[in-house]
Amino acid sequence: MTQELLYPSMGLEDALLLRSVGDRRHVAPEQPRRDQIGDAPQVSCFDLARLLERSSRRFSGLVAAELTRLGVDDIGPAQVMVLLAIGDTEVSVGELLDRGNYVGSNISYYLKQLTDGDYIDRVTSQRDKRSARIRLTERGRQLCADLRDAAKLFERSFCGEQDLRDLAAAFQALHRLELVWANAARYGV
Amino acid sequence: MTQELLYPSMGLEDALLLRSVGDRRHVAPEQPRRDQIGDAPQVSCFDLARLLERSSRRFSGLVAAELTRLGVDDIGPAQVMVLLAIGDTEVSVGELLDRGNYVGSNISYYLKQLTDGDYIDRVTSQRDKRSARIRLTERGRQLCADLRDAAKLFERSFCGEQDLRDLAAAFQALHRLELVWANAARYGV
DNA sequence: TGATTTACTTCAATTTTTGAAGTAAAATTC
DNA sequence: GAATTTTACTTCAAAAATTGAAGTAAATCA
Repeated sequence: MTQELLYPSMGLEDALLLRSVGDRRHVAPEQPRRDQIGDAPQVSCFDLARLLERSSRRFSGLVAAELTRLGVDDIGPAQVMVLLAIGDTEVSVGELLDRGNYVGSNISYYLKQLTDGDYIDRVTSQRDKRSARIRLTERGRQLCADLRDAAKLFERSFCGEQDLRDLAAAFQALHRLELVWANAARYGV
Repeated sequence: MTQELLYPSMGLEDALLLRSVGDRRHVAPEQPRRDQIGDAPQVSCFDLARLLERSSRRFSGLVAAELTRLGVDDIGPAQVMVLLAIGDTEVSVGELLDRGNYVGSNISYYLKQLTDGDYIDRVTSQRDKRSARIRLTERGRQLCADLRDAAKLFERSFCGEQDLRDLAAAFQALHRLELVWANAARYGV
């Protein structure tokens, strides 16, 4: 791993710090979490959870920046994620819920904002009048396209082939874990 | 969507997982996100980000459940994460910030709650009187220990050796990505 | 000595999340 | 076929979390 080669005496977090927070100078003197060289570092679920949150935050920051660059200021990263989750097909609110991120009242809240901003259309289904059918408006579609382009560009300029493979693998592993967590929550820990 | 016909109660993600986990009995005839056989599934950063958030949420839920089981009701998962981030040594607020998750005012907010609940002690450093030294109280230590035990137990009962290796790898890959994201945020996308 | 920087804290405004309650349509049961 | 239950959401209000601007006091620099 490159940063470990570059900064062999540092823990992961410190390497991160050094590169991402340029103006802070002090580095923690010890690194409790690392095993022998060449061994995979021992990673607790808490470490992992922390990383998940931090990564999410960073990503949100990136999306927010891209949004301002695109001149979008009526919705934020959270709403964008909903938008992208909808995709090119028509979905019901229930389907969005099943995709996993949201609680009912929460997605209602987001959908309202997206409707207000004219990013989505909601039509009550003919078959089942309880169910709302949701799809992107042209504006929503355009925004998604722009964001996907930006992501592609970004990916191309910053990630190598191996990175992408690693990420795909990470995705799978994380996904497994998420299911385990979900089941644990369901059927008692 | 085919997998919804097959697994009506599952979302996309779950169906995807099922395939990757090796239960190949019900493989969907069509797989939108997958390239050639033997190739890694294509995963966009948005998919990944969604997974990150969802996983975080799940994990928080689990921690919350564990907390209620332990009879702790004055702090939540977010505060617990700070507690665990502190660890067994004495740290300054700055060090906690550097560990990456938090913005200054935010951690102050959490630390206040942790102080109120008597989970941490704050002493102003003798050397540098601006700097607060923070460490766990006995109560805080105990809670961390309990949580770590629960996590260990959980890990043992639900994860195999391979899972753990996969997760360690995932951690590394994600960490790399996070660095990339952080740098992108810093030096313009 | 005065100016700047560091290391935080505080506060107020905003956003997000949660949970409880509500509504209306569909499905089920009696 | 009327009553009940379930489903598919929405709404609202309260709580929690986040942000950003300002403030304080100590350390460091010029």
